[in-house]
Amino acid sequence: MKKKNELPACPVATSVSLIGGKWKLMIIRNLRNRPWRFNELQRDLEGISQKVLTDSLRQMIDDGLVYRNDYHENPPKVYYGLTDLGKEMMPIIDALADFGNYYKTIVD
Amino acid sequence: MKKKNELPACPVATSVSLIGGKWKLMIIRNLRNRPWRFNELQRDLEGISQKVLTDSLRQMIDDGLVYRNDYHENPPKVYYGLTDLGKEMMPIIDALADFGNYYKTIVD
DNA sequence: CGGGATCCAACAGGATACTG
DNA sequence: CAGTATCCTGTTGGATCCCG
Repeated sequence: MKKKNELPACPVATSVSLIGGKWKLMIIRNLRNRPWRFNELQRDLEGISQKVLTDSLRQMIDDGLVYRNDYHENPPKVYYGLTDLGKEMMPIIDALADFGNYYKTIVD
Repeated sequence: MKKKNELPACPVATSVSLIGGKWKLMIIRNLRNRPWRFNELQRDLEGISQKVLTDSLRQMIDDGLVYRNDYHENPPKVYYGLTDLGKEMMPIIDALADFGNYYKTIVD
């Protein structure tokens, strides 16, 4: 988990630093209702490379938004899910989705 | 203004494509209550280069979030403000600020 | 004051190959 | 299945100089 002194002064910028990646918000949206497996996520997020998915998940785990549940089985079985803190992001996802939908009704 | 067919399919991604820059959300936050002048913005957003401020403003104008009001005076006098569409972003800014503040109370 | 025009560094993200 | 390890490329953003 990051320390306070690494965070931007502005709370808005703090949030942006946590979800700034190209795919992080989409990942959170997917994890909303249940934990997902690695390949399951990659298949659903069409276009994401597995390096970027790995990096994103690791950062979000580090930031406390996502947990990783490794069953230590063979073949490997790992689930990713939202922590309680991660679930606090949902109002942001909803606000973004609302605006995105509204925007599409406006343009052209 | 962008065309629909240039927009991502996911509404969340649409929003992100509009505010994805490093400074755009901070600019919107500043323009919340009144129009600002160019240098006024640059002074307040400590660290932003004028190229990035110019680019960001132009993109946001293009996306319909910000308007530009040129008084055509000498010396130049130009104000930037939020359009009605831009004001619809405020719930997102608020949600991000809320989460940012909450996050700071959680970490360490 | 409000930019335009360049040039450059940093980094995020993508492609590919390989592994326990 | 769930990654690691490289390598490479495009885009962002920053620095500097100039202008009406």
